Amino acid sequence: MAKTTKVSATHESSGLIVHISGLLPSLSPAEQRVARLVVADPADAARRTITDLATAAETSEATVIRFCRSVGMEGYPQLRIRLAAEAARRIEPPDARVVGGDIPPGADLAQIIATISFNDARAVEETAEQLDPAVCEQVVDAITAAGRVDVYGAAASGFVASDFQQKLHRIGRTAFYWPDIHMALTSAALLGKGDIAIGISHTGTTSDVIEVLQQARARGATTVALTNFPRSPITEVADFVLTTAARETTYRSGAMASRLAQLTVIDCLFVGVAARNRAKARRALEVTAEAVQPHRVTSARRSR
Amino acid sequence: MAKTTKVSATHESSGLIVHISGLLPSLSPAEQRVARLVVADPADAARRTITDLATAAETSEATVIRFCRSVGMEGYPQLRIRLAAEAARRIEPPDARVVGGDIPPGADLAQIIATISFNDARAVEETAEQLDPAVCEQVVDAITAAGRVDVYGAAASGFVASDFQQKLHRIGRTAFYWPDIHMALTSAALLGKGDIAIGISHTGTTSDVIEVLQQARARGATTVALTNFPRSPITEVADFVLTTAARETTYRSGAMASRLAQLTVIDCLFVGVAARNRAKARRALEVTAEAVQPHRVTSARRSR
DNA sequence: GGCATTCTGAAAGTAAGTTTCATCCGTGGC
DNA sequence: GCCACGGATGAAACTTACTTTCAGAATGCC
Repeated sequence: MAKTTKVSATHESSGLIVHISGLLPSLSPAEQRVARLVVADPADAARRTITDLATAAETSEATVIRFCRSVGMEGYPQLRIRLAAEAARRIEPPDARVVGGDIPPGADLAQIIATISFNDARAVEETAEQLDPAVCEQVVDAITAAGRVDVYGAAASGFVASDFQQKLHRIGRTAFYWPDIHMALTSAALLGKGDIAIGISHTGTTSDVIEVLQQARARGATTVALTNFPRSPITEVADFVLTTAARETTYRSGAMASRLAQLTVIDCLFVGVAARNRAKARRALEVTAEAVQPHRVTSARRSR
Repeated sequence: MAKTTKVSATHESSGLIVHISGLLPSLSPAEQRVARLVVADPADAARRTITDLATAAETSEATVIRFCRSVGMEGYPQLRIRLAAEAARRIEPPDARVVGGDIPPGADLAQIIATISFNDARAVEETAEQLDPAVCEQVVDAITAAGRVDVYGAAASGFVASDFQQKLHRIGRTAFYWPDIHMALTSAALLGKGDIAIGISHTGTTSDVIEVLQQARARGATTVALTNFPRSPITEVADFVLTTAARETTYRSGAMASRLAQLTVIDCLFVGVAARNRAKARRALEVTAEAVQPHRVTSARRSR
């Protein structure tokens, strides 16, 4: 499950600290002292010489070497570089307060930027990690085969829905987005077998979207839900469920990371669909790009 | 200039490779051979002993030491652990082909997901890194003080514009978004001193948006451009320029990373504005959240 | 062509890491 | 209570890695 590359990466340069903590109880007392120092501050340990570390752990160099062997390293220099690598890999967020996601009252702009971008990037990465390619594949197949694609979403998710609709439209797929609940229901009622309805709701509790999906499903259309919560109500009316992994802080911050996560999923589906028929999608994109060409000014700067 | 945190981070554990490449031409021939090996594969270099590396570079250990000093390191062990740290820090993309950003013809869904999320996350992070908090601050000030906020954007940037408009509206600021160019021009003509117009264009060449900003500026409004290209035409009609850092591959892939980067900037501005008047913004968000409450179903699952 | 300067590696020297081994200490058997 | 045993430990010997010194080679400048 997309983990092949990850596993090797893990093997290469992460997990040592975890590994050591796990081994800790089984080590001899003197080695434990060394281990505790290493776990407490890997980066610092990496900076020390073996003599230095031995002294700090109130033991001899020999014990440090033994410790290296105990945790599976060849020797001290090897341990050192592994520790340095691991310490570096722990991406420390720009600010401790940044992780939680809620912005402290006294925050300045630099801090706000750091917080938001950190959380946004995380949401994108984590969403991708937990996304099931097999489900995506099936959804892509369904979209590709569909006579018509309806995308639903309200408020912030509405923008995402409409973005997807526009993208599909640009590569020549028949897609609709209805900002109005009545029109959406009407449209859903006209769907049938072989059509597909995609409902987007961060919380998975937006009744309008659920209702529309239900309608679509009743008419025989394939239904897809895109939500952050895999056990939310919307998943009950969906044939396929795609989830985002945005740890949206409080509702107070409004939909931020969730949108980005949703858009990432949308992009994956879009590219998947486009890849199904490269030639056609490409041609369509070229034609549409040409169409807006007159609305672009040349980048040659005029004198002020 | 946003660099305070960055500088220290750079100082600590990144940029060495870049630093070395920069220094490369100024090094002596033998040192250059060493440098090239190091830059080509830092992780590998970190694994070698000084003798090993010297041999590989067809030189003596002494030269390697000189090289260490030349790049500002104390000695070889120090260089080693720094290299190990840096190599680890470079988040290696799931697949080499993933970096470019264009999806290879035979790609499967897992690969598409990896590629897109990688590029999206990068765009977000890099945008944040190069964003100037000082300029953001001024824009936030302008929005806070503005009597009216107009946000313009076409196609994909239109969604972003409309998202921003909706967000500002939710916290009680008077904001507009016009999907129609005529209405946008009309609206811009009615702006005046103390109002603010924000134009979003990834390429910075969308004539409609430029035109509207120009109009707004002529009427005395403050103008802000959000674009990926700091020297594009749109920047000429803007008092403040905010840039994204999305290396959007080809037009073929459609706007993907660029939107996310734009949204990140928007979120920063939004939070900045909201933070100016926490109490009011919070109250407004609560009220609006309550308003849609009847449209949420409880998460209690009914039996199927 | 001579001189200064920089570059370079051999060799010597120093520090770091590794192995060996004697000692210590606790455990269990008698 | 004594002794044998085995693991844990550090001192010391040893090896390897790293650093410095220095003299010769190469380069460039009068």
